[in-house]
Amino acid sequence: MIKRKLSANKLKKVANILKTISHPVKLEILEILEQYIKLDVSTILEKLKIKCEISMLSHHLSKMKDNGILISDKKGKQVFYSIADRNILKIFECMENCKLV
Amino acid sequence: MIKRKLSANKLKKVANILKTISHPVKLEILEILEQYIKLDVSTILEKLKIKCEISMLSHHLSKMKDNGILISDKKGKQVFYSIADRNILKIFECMENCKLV
DNA sequence: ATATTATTTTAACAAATATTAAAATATTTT
DNA sequence: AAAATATTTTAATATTTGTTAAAATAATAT
Repeated sequence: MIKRKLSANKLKKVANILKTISHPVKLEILEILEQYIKLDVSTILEKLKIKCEISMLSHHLSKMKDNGILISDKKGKQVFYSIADRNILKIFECMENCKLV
Repeated sequence: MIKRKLSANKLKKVANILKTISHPVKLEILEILEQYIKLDVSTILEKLKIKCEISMLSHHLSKMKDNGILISDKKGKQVFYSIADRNILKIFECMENCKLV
C-alpha cells in the first residue's frame, strides 16, 4: 500500500495549480501550446476553437503565468507564451485514462 | 509532434473534474481514500490533518460524488465513500513531477 | 417511543472568480 | 508625430464557490 503524505502546504500548492488550469479555455491553451515551442497571443486566439475574446484570453494567459504554468517573452509588439514545465501535459493523459471523462 | 484534439465538450468535462478536486481538503480526501477500499465519513474526518468541520466534509464528499469522483454506500448509520476510478490518483504523481509544486 | 449517533441538507452570508467592455500602454509603421 | 497593431489593465458587474451554523433525516440502541 503506497503511503503518500503530502504536507498541507503541498496540497495547497497542488490545489492551486489544478485550480489554475480547471477551465476549458485554459486547458485548450495548454493543448495548443503543446504543439509549439512558443506562440503569440493572436495566434493562440486564432487556434482556439472555444470562442474567447482577446481580453479574456489575456486574462487567462496572465493568470497561468502568475501561477507558474506559462512563461512569456516579448518580441516587438508581440508577446510569446510557452509552457513552463511540460510535465503538466501529462494531466491530459491521466484524465483520458479516467472513465470519468 | 503529438496532436491532441479534445473536443470542446471533453475539455469542459476535464475542466469540471479538475475543478472538483482543486481544493486542499478534497485532495487530502483522495489521498486518504487511496489507502483504503472504503471509509466512513467520521473516519475520514479523523484522518484529515487539514482542519475541517463534519458538515464541510460532507459537502466536499457529496460534491465529489456528484461529479463521479467518489461513490458511496450506506451500511447502517454509516456512509462509506470510496474512489470511483483509481486512475484519478495518477494526478498526484503527475503533479509531483512538475517543478511547479 | 425516546435518545443517541452519523450524516446530510438548508439557508444565509462571505469570498473568490469569471466576464465584459472600455481605456491604457507599448511598439512599429507611415 | 500620428496611426495602426498587439496586448494588457482597469473597473464594474455577474456568477460561482466556500463557509458556517442550525435544523433535518435516518438508523440504531435504550
